[in-house]
Amino acid sequence: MPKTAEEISKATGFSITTIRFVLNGQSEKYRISAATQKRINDYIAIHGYSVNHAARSLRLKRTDTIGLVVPDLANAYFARFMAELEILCRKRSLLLLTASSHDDPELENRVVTNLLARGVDGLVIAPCQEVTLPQLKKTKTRPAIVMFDRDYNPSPFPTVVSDNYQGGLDITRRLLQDADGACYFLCSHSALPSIRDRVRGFLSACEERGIREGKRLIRFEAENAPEAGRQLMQTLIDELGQAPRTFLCSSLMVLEGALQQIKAKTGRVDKNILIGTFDDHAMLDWLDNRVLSVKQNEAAQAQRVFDRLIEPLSERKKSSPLDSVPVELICRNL
Amino acid sequence: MPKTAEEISKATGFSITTIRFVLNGQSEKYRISAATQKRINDYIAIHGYSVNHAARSLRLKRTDTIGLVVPDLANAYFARFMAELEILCRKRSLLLLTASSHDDPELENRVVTNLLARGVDGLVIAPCQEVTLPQLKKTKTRPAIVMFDRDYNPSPFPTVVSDNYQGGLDITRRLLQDADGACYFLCSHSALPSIRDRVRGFLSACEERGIREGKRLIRFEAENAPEAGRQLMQTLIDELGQAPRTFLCSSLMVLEGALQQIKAKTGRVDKNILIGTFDDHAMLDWLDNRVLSVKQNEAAQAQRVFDRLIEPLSERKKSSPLDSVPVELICRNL
DNA sequence: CTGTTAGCGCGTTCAC
DNA sequence: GTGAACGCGCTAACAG
Repeated sequence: MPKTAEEISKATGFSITTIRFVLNGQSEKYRISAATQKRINDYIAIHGYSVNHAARSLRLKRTDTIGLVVPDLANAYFARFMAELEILCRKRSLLLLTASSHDDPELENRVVTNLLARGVDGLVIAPCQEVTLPQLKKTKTRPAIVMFDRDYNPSPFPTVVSDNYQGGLDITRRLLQDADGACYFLCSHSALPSIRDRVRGFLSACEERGIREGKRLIRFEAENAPEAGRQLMQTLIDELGQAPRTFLCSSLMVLEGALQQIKAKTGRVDKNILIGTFDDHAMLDWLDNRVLSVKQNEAAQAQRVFDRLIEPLSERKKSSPLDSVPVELICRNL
Repeated sequence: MPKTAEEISKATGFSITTIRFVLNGQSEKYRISAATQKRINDYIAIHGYSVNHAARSLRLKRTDTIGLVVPDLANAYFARFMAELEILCRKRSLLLLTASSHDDPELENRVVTNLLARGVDGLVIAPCQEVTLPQLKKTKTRPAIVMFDRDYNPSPFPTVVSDNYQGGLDITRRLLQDADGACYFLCSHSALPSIRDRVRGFLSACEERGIREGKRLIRFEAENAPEAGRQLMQTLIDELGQAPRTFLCSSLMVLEGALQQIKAKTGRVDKNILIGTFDDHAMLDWLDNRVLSVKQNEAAQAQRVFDRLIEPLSERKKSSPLDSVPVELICRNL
């Protein structure tokens, strides 16, 4: 199966240029005779042809690839985002180069550097740090760079995030409607901008309701893992002498750990406990408790990220640097 | 920031060759003087350098990329597999080009063709069909191709799957220990090889116990989605006049739908119902029921896939074409 | 030790 | 309408 234009040229007897013109649909422009077109097209129909992207990239200084860097590819939120972004990319014949940073700044810099060296046309990053890479800072127009999920500002690049403040506000307000004066926020990974915003929303709602400091305990743990949730819940149980009647988790993983710990310490999860959590998942249905969750819109985020990626520079200047995507409050059993 | 070797050459006054030797760590081999090395290295330390992968690929006919095609990037199993594969790839300085087939044979062929045209060095596919693509069939040694998750045999390529038969056997045996003579298998997407194997395991275990046909009803639905689970469960409720006391689901999505339907029709999920499901998830903890689940080992699968990918051809012949990875039976509340 | 040279396959410009 | 020629940046072989 011939692949290069030169091979087709030799096989059909036409010059490489002629072959290229019909390959690139410029037959009309250069008035290639119908007969010639037919013979070439017939040959291609039988033997096929596919461009050599390496050669094309070398010539065009464009790779038709988009780099994606996220902390964890296995995380449901990032996986969904990636799936949505991939659909958008495919429509434009762009391929996705994916890499994971594991929330390690040093590793993040390495993979970003690698992606940059691969000449990606665009780079989408859910960063785990402020922009520190010199190569990134110097980047002007190419590749186009867009941040998402985490807004380390001031960021030199357009950034798309969920409206975490509003989400925190909404869910806490609703929780406090049914809570008897106390709502505890089990919070991990609190250094993240997205988590900070969630905390701000939570605090604002508490202020509104005049919830006292001692009744809206917030706990911080560095890592975002079930273990953090277990520790946070254990601390809370120790202080209260029992499991909290109402609590809010900063992520599903924290909720997992928190519930594990309640079960481990009290035998079972009281059905009257009112639960709130950031991020939504179908399996929340399995809890008999009243559950509130803040659902992010990955498809909308991917769309906005993609728009920022491909919009020409002139427009990019006009559009606001920070793009906040609405979230949705999901209620179960209440 | 200069990027090409030629630019460094001009700036430092040394020939391109000399520059390249120190760039590629061959200074010793060609006895570049220490002074020369230092001057070049200093220059690079200040101005940086990164190879042009397009040019390098064109020359070496190697892209240092691996293509990955899965039905759905957002699916937890595939997302975890991808995360593991990415780690292995990074260690070898390989980048992952990811694409989703959405279980559409035609789309699968398109993305595979695209990946092939991009010159990936390896291609990992969780196929949704038998190998039909002519380009694939003709592939001999390059790129290296490995299938996983689904064994459409006879496959010309090495294939890595979970031991679904054993998983089906194990979970059904355990279910039947506690079930009162009946165990219903709610099964979607039954055309998939992996699902077929799960069914075979289920049937074998039923045979062992002498479970009669009517007591081990198996239902088939084409699509793997919660909706399938809802329909399957509704049919079962209609026939039994109540929710089944023991049932097994072919996937977590089917379980989601099945439980939704039980809740919708009977108000709540009886805690005495014994549940089995393929695939494991931390959130299964949230069910108060006794739950059995078959957990796949994504890390082990990724490792074996990767091994097949990079092992030289000679070895590939020797190793068995089908590689079956053990699964683990997880028990909750029993 | 250092310099020169020849492609890899593609897109473009210029001649016939 | 068609062909020839150049250069993208890199590797590798060869010539000093």
